Amino acid sequence: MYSIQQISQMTGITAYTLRYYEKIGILPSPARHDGKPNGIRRYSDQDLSYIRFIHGLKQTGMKLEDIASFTEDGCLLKQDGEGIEDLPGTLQKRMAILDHHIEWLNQQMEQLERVKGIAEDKRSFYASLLQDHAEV
Amino acid sequence: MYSIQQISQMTGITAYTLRYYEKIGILPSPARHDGKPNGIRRYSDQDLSYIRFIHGLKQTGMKLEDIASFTEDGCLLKQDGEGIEDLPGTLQKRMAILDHHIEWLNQQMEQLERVKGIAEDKRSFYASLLQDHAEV
DNA sequence: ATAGAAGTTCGAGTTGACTCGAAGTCAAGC
DNA sequence: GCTTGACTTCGAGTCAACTCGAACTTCTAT
Repeated sequence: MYSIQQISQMTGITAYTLRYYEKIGILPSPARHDGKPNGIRRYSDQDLSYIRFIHGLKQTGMKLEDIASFTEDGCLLKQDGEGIEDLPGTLQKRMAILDHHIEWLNQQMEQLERVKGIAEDKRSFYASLLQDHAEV
Repeated sequence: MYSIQQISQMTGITAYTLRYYEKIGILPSPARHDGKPNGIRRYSDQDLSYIRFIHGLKQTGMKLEDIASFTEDGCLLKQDGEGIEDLPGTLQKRMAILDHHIEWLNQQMEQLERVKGIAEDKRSFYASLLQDHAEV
């Protein structure tokens, strides 16, 4: 179990931002200490890996609103393994959302390839000009 | 030569945004009508292709500030072919910036691959659960 | 028991990237 | 000649995504 600061250091997301993500429903509320330091967030390894996944989507340019669709409906993906006594309908719903995200990732990759192609064309154009110059 | 509205339609960027990009130095000022409708922007094909390139970088998640480094220093890349009597130093500078951008594009692609891998793992995990369920 | 560090909530402020409206110019068509 | 419509500049407004400070609690070490 990790504190918010530890999660912050491990993921590179500030504690401010982690609480903000929780507030707007992008991250599920983690377990809290029920003992002495009441109310303090305690993150599990599952929480950590979920946060990393979300962060990955974020860093590849997905909007928070779109990411939110993942966490919605009672934080479906909070735990990946347990509690799968729920109907296959829920599972299919999760998969549909994932498919949507994968589709988006593919489009991003295509876009990236296109732009990279243009950049490389420009680069080789400059390189050839430089070559010509050197030959004079 | 195109009007700002035509450029807007061809690129999907609003006229407001085009002027904004020009204002903050991301796009070079295009030629203007010097005849009657004084001051009206007239974009060339070169302008168009440059705008498309910039727009591509934008859509792949690059910040305007980082894109700006490309246009800086007197709108170096405004015209790709002409006026190359300038020193090879300038050329090398352009290439260095391009290299930087290509490097960034590569990193984005790696990131995208990573996240896609995680998403696909999740997906196949769900798929297998669904399979198990069906077999009961 | 008291100071300090780290956590809590809440609401306000900042930044980046647009987005728009107002006021004005200009050329063309009725 | 007068309206219409696309352009111009400029400054202000909006929205997403943080980012922070204030006021408070609560454990830990002196």
